[in-house]
Amino acid sequence: MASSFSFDSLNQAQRQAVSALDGPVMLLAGAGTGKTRTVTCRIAHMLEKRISPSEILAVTFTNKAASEMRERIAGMVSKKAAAEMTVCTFHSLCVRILRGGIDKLGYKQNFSICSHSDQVGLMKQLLVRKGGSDEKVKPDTVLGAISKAKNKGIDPSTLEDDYFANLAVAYQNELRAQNAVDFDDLLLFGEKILREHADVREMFRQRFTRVTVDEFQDTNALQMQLLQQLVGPPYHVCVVGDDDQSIYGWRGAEVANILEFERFFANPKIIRLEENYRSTHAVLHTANSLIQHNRGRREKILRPTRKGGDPVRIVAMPGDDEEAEFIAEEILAGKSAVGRQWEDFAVLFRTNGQSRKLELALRERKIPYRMVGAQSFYDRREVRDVLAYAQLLVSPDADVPLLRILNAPNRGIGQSTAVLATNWSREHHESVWQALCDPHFTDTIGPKSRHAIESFVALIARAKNRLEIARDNPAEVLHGLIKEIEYLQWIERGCKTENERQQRGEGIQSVIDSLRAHALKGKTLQSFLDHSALASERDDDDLEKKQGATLITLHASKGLEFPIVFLVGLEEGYLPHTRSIAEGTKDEERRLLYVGITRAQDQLTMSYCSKRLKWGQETACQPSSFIGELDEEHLEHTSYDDILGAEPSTDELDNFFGNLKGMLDGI
DNA sequence: GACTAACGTTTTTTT
DNA sequence: AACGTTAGTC
Repeated sequence: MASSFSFDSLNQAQRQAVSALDGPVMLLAGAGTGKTRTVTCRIAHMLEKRISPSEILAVTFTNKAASEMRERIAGMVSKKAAAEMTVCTFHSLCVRILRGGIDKLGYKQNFSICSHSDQVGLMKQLLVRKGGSDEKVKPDTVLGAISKAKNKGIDPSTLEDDYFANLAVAYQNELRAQNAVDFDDLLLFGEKILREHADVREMFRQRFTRVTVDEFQDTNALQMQLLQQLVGPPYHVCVVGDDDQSIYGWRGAEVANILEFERFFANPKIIRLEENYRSTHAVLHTANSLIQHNRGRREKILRPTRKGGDPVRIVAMPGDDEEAEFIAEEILAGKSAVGRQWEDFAVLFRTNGQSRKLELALRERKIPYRMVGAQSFYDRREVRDVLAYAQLLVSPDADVPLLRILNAPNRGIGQSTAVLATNWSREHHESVWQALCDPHFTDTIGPKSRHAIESFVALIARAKNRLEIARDNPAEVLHGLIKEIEYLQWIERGCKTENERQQRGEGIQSVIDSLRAHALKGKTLQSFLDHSALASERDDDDLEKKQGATLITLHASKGLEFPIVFLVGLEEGYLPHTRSIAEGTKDEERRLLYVGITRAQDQLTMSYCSKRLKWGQETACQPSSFIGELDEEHLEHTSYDDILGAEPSTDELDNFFGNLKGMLDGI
């Protein structure tokens, strides 16, 4: 048992957390208080207490968090023990539950998982079919309402709006008919199976006797219910989170899970980590003064271990152009004067649209930068298409992927034919694939389309056969199929730039490559598809390997830290955002700013503009009301002119002398 | 069934 | 301003 941690390296609260292994524990871990280290040590401690690693489960919200935790644990315990533990997301845990027991809910074991774009595609169809009511209902609106209901534990068929309820029923029926589930169903059905089937529940409870939940402030009501099913007496459960960093309320996260934890698990040990190792005294003081304006929190005060520090600057800017220039210049100056790396700098903003000018300013000065977040790999068209083909090889009866690539690349099976096939399949209670294979159906179609359908069916059937023969080499079969249909050429035709063309090509190659890697580990194509459906980012390459200053949204910055942070756009309407004011969630905006402030290790500069370009229009801006909530003790108010205005541009000089001349002339 | 032109939209983001 | 969506045309 070679676990390597010592109690001496922990502070008192951390030690307490690591020691408290039994019964419910809630670990309130403020920003920068060594949360991950504490959780990792706690798990290592379990091993020392001879708890079998296979009984240990750690659940996170994102894949990224899961792999990070896996890595941290692997660095502390034996390789064997690390491999025997389960560290995964809520969703992938539920896939495990469902792959074993979804037949209890009337689905087949080889169910497929709908991605967001699959859902949108399906809902679009339903909207067309159901027509009527409002003309301009967007698929996302309906799907959002359904998702919200599911995650609150409400049956979507009872939605208040009749039209929505109707669509929800049709949507669920359609999914069931296609033997498919969406992301929310994973949790919903997982919870249901555990709740209704004591044998399955007991199996999981005996398998996992020690459960840890990370980023607990991001969990929603449904995940809480799932946790309650998963954890039985004597309730060895540990949740870790910080209500002050709850910034995902808009997508269903329930701070109540933290605020009312006692309601779900009685008499928990509540341990607060408040000693901050990240930021200077000045930064923490400012952060604390802000968050104290929120009501109904689990009171926490971050205590600095680092003394002093530069004051936090609040800089008034004339406009967003100057703001971007100012930051670029500061980064340039900071790098050469203090000997910082580009990676030491980060610029945080509320909305993605705010990054444009910053990017321009950095590029002008040849400052390397990385944008994190942007577009998700698995939502890219070519990736989804190739995965759809892969899924057809496993189960051609899955309508969603079939319809997705039915005419991609164009093979003469257009929308009208697709609708006919879908209608036929519904009337005859069979899949679209079965309809396409059915001569009774194809006979009703014109000769041109019929021929197209026949060659498509033959194409997929051939590929399926090849997979039967080369079961352990799915990557080559898929690769062959993609090549055969000249998919790459087709997608390249639609590309506008060389860059885009290259990216698309890489996307396709990347799917094939990861499938190959997956198969080499002896895993099936089905498990590859599960993994892909639940993953959003590339696991391997973009692991922050890119160099440069960081441009990032406040949301995406949670969990990260940077020596020097610029927080831009502290303007009423942006931060807090107009919409959040309308929705009455200003508290969450305050937490968002709090998250931003606590990212800074050494220096923090916040700025606001008097005017900003918004949707191509120049608009006037007011400073954020949050600025007034910050304690003045460690603040320094300056303006663009104070710092850079010392050397005014020639334009401004001309203007100045022009005005002066005018004044003199007037005398 | 493919292409173009007008149109409307634009917070945050994960599974 | 810029992007995606949709409606209308060939």
